Amino acid sequence: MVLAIEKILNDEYLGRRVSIRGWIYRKRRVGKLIFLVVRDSTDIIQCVMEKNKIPAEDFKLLDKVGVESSVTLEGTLRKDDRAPTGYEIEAERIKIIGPSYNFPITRDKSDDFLLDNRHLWVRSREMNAILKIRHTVFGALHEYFREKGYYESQAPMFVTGAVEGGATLFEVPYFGKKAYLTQSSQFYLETLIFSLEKVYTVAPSFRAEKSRTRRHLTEYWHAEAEAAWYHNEDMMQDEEEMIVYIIQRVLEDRKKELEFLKRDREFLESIEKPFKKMRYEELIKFAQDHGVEIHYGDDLGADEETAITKHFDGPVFITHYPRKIKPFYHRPDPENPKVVLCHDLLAPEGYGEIIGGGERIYKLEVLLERMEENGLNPENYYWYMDLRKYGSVPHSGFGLGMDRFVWWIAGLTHIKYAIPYPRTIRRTRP
RNA sequence: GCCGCCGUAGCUUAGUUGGCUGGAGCGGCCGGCUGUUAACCGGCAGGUCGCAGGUUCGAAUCCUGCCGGCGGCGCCA
Repeated sequence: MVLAIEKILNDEYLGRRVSIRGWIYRKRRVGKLIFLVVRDSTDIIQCVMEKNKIPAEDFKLLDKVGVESSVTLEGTLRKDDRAPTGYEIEAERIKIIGPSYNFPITRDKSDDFLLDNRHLWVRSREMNAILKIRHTVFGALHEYFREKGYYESQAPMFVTGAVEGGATLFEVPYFGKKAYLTQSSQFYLETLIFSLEKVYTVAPSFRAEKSRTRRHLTEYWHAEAEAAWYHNEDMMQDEEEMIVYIIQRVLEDRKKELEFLKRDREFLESIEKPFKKMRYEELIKFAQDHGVEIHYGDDLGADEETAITKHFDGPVFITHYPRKIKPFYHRPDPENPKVVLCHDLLAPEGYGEIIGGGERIYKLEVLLERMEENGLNPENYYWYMDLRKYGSVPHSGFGLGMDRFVWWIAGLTHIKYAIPYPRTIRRTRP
């Protein structure tokens, strides 16, 4: 029986005959010995081929092929401290399934080269670890929402208008007309709460902004939720519970991967709810006290966000932003209409914003007032306004940038490492 | 939209106050090695120094234009 490499890195199989299949990760020829490090999706193991213990032809063939050849291999398992994962297979039989010669990726590769060869670089142990963490993050998100009584649904990717005035849309030809790629599913989720009450979706969002930073993609994975009867605080409570749940899952299930990436696990372990909450004006004061030059009414720039969040010991909610710097759909605070009932969640360690959310306006006249303020034509939002005409309810929602979340949890330097095939302003391949 | 940086072998790069034949590591090919750890050792092949023009006795090096790429800001999740 073929076993996963992870399974045989274990005393249980010592001295026993085992079969594995995978790809040659490293190959070293030392005289009449060949050391192979074989990898599969689970781990790596060193295998030794002795020239006089396997068929001469096999040895010759193996000597010729390069790394990343796919192989099946059979042999006896033993312990050896000199082997990279502590165990080693003394091979008796080896079969080359798909040979590989001159694999393009060797040592000393630039970032850019690895991006051009992402289809091959995804095989690396680094990417393998990141992709597994990403898998766990996405899975845990679904677990959380479903457990919490949210229904999963889907919104269209082809749309005709912007959710937020400022964000730039990708225009696509649509049977002689123009359509756009969605940049948020929020408005559609808002329609669905009148049926399902609590809904969420995980979908790509597209932004045609010419952002060239370590935290931007033109196509990114957006987890969005919307809940009827929820006020701003209720939403924040679900969010912090969700964030903590997902981090716990990653800490439990992806210990090995976090370690491989040298992520500071203790820091992640220290993250607990409730998260610290700061009003926008407190944040400005906090920033000024830490030597960041920013004034009331300014939006947080990238530099400010990095500088501020480096002083955080966990994620922090920022609430009550001035209405001028937030999108029109946020509900103005009845106690101080100059600010809105919204919240951004800033990840610590310099990572910055990963969630944007808030309470939505549910009264038609307030919505009209805010649209006018922002120079928006209500006709373009007829269906969004209908929601405020027929049985409106207070409700809140948020959007989480999944790639940013993975970026932070895995402790990566650039968001492009958090997704298998990053789409940025200047890259659409592979 | 704005600011900055870089194009030298398949890859990573040294060489840029102009000066002899543009060096090296990895990868490739040939050979050696029974305990390697991105193995090591010896040998060989591999270059339109991004492209075009200019300055000069002489240009990878200086100037102009073009092309390609990268990083950051703004905007945003």
